[in-house]
Amino acid sequence: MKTKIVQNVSKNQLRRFPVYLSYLKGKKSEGVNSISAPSIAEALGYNEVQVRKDLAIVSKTEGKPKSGRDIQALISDLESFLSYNDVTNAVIVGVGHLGMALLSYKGFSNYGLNILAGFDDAEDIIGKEYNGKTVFPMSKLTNLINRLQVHIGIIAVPDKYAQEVADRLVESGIRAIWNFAPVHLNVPDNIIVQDENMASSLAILSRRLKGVID
Amino acid sequence: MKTKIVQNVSKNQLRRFPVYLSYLKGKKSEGVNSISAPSIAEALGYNEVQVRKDLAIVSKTEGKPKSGRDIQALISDLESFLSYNDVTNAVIVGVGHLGMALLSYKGFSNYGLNILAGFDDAEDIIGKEYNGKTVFPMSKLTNLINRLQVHIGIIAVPDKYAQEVADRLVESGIRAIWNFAPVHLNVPDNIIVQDENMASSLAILSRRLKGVID
DNA sequence: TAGATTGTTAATCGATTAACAATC
DNA sequence: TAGATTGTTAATCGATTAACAATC
Repeated sequence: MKTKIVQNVSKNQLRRFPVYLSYLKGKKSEGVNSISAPSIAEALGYNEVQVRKDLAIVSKTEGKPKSGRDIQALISDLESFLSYNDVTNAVIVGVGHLGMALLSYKGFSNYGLNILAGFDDAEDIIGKEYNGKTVFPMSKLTNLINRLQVHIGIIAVPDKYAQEVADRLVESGIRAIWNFAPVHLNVPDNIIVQDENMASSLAILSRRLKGVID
Repeated sequence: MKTKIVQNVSKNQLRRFPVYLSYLKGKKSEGVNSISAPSIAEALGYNEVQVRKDLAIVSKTEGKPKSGRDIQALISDLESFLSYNDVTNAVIVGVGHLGMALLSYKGFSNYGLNILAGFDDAEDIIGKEYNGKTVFPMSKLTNLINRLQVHIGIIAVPDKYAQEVADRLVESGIRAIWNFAPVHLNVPDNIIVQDENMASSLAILSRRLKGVID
């Protein structure tokens, strides 16, 4: 009897899945139909056992010794595992250069993220549209979040406003925050915060550049 | 005899350092002068032993039982550990919304990153300035990288051009690439690639939102 | 003094890697 | 068949957490 109902997936694995997906899509567009774990591992710099275990988590299809696994099946399985077909609604607060970039980016729809609108209080951008998405004044935030069942709030305001925006989002009933401001946000325990901290990323890059790690 | 000369620092630790730094700066600006590991742990959601070990790596100053550690000393030590005072030069390739956002962001100078210029082949933005940084045509890339000893190339072009831009950067003598395109780049072993993959980040956020992890 | 906090050593936990039998 | 590849179990490695004596 198999008791393993809910698969345990680590954050590191979750991070790798979109990388596999993008790599496999690239291969597929080159006309390749099947691929082996060792070759994926080689290309992406992962360990081959790691690749096998990762793929086993998302896909029930089996590979064949010698030839490998079917690329299309893997792509479909990765997409469904990552729920790229279920759409989650989001709003962006802060439509400066970064907010604009996020509003304008068309790729999110491939990842199941539907950004509905932007919010900002700067007179000169209220009412503008980017990628078909309108910028509203902050006063409309709560209403829109409630009315359209928005679950994710994206924070793209300057550091000093990040906390108050977070508070506003929480009050408005958001469930998760994707935070692009490099500051720690204080929120209730039931609210999820995902930090996109470029300072952290840069710290790793700098260190690697000095040859201390990797 | 102490033999531990080079401190081993993991990527996770490196990711946490800027978070401590920003938190401590915030506390300092509130007028707080010393702080305990448990209180930092509580605020940031880390384990307190982890905090102590992390801080021990960057700082030789000692804390005092009961009162804790000196905030200013920790801030200085974190900054010097992260080399926020040594400046590394970088260029950005691709001045769309995202490239513009990165060019315009003034925070990087606090992290020891000096973005010198942007490169793009779109006629309408060549010659423009953002945050005092000029956008040059791609034809000037190699020359500028060599002349100004640029070590980091930031890729902010659409996915399909990312690989060719990476190749150009490598040919031009860059040593590290900060890659904002959600595609895997193929580069020689001696070139460092740091992926800033929003798809990966989003995958984690979505899963947490579904309540499966964390 | 008592208690909060320190720094460190030991135990636990989890993730990565190695080893191996099975198979196309 | 031989060899590449499979999936899985066992071993290793590293990071996190718990336990503890020292001290302001």
